[in-house]
Amino acid sequence: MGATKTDLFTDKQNTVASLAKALGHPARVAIIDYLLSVDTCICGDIVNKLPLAQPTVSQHLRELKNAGFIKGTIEGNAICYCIDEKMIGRLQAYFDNIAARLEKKKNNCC
Amino acid sequence: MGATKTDLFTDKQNTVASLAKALGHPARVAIIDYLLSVDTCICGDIVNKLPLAQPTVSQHLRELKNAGFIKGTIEGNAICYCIDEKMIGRLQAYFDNIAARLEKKKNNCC
DNA sequence: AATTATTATCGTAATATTGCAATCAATAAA
DNA sequence: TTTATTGATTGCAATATTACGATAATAATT
Repeated sequence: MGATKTDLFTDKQNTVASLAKALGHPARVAIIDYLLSVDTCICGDIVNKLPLAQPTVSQHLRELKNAGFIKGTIEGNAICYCIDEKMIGRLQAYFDNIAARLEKKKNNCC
Repeated sequence: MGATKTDLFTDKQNTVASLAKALGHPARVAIIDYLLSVDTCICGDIVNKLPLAQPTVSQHLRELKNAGFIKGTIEGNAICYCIDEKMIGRLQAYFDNIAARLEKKKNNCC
């Protein structure tokens, strides 16, 4: 085994899980951090900002892209990666919803 | 390799990553879902609600507990698991912050 | 005390992830 | 055209995760 049984869960559960999983590595959090901190989007120096080799960074970028967190467009012979708000918004909504429901429950246990 | 190089990243990045990672599996999202949907916290039937064997569920519960998402207290010879708002709040704050910063940037790239 | 119920732990197999060196593809600059 | 430069891909080794059967530990029940 080692394979997640995604077919046994709802689409929503799988979606949240895969979004969360994409952020489940400090390098990928660091990439998001960096993209947020940069104004001009002449990226590509992401590799220089991270303490990891280029292929490793490329792999993390791909995972973030697959999850929908970032999008990239060709800019000369470099590529410009930017954050895509959509997925951030989705996770924001997910946690807002949980927080609201917890508020309603008002800690009536544990 | 296969080991994440946590020492190369900031504490904050590692914290966010490990929280996100803990939610990076549909079974763990499903557990949170279930705990939210239940009023009385006589849990333990989590196993019955999930399509996974008991040891697997126990393992997922431990990961959620280690991450700080849930807390459990002994209740008779059963254990009552509940959501701990603290970590939810932390992730909520994390995404709120990102959303706010993205709003400020107003999509000036890609 | 023996049985039952509930949860944790151990051991193990299958699969996934992480990380990098080497290499490739595409574009830009010389 | 040749040569950098940038980023993706491939291949591989090390480690982590997922899942479960078997078993242990604890508490309640009989």
